[in-house]
Amino acid sequence: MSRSPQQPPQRSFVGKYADDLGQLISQQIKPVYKAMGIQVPVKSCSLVHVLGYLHQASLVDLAKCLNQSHQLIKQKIPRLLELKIITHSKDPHDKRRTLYQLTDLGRQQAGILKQNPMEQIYQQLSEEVGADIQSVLMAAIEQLQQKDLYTRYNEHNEY
Amino acid sequence: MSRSPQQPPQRSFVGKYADDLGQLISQQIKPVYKAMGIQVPVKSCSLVHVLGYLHQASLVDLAKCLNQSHQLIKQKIPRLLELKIITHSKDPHDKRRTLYQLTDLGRQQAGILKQNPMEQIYQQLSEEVGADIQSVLMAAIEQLQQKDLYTRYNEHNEY
DNA sequence: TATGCAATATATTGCGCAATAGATTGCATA
DNA sequence: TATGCAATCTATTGCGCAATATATTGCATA
Repeated sequence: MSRSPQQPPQRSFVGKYADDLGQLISQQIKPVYKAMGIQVPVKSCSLVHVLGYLHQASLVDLAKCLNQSHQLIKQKIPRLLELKIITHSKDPHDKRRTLYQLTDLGRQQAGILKQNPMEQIYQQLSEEVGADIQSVLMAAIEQLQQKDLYTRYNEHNEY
Repeated sequence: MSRSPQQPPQRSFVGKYADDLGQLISQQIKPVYKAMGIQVPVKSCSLVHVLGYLHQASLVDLAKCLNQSHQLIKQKIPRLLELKIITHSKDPHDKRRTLYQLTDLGRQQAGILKQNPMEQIYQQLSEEVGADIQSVLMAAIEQLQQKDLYTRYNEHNEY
């Protein structure tokens, strides 16, 4: 049946490739983290990492640091409580806020992450692709936050 | 409360930034696609695009072209059938296979995508970040498929 | 003090993807 | 023909995230 010779990649699917890379990494990184002794769920590692610096933080604090919605942070909390990586306590000065801290286990885990264990690996990968991957990604995010795709689209079409 | 001054980004979270970029784009692109007259769900556009070249394809054909699992492709099918963008028919020569084709609407939609409507926008964005974003992403994916993170990790630690 | 808005947190629903298991058909070959 | 394996498709469950709605507390100010 018309099996195709993998047609040429089109320049319209940057989003797809970004997703593909993110998912590829989150899969491949699981055994690596396991070998490193990291028990934190992969997608919660950045949360644990920032808590290592903040010591105490509310959902909104964490959301701002991680550039994510506070609702999303909230969804990760129950599992981290179960795993005894974080604890929570009420803010005595603001009854709306709940403060989260790392447990001893959490601090140990954050300590591993703080050593930047993937540094060399990503650096080598960056050399292979000819650009600093993380810098490119961060720059792209920043540029799109400053001027979104719809604005760019309109600018290209208003002449 | 210990509100932090946005601590320095660490080099260990390439996966997170790839995810962030992918999600940012898939959000920002919705109004753009709408303005272009694209009715296909954002995450199914690449599927419709390749069907425009294949004309007829099974789940496995599509999965290979898109570098995704056939199960995932399958999950997108019902919605595309509802929207009357694709149709399906049994392969007369192989009763295991179901063949999918574009409808008239689907071909019209694929026609829009074929014009590479985001080309200029992504090119400008690439200039702003100082590297061809799509090339970097594709190269990173390819390198990781050839040698995964766990292998790289072990190579860094066996000396 | 009472009113209204802001900040924070919680709950629910839906989408996209991964992972696994299971069913059917095709095909080679004993 | 009968057996077993491969290819294809289907179904189910769980995770992560978005989007929206709702509730509670804090705070400014009329």
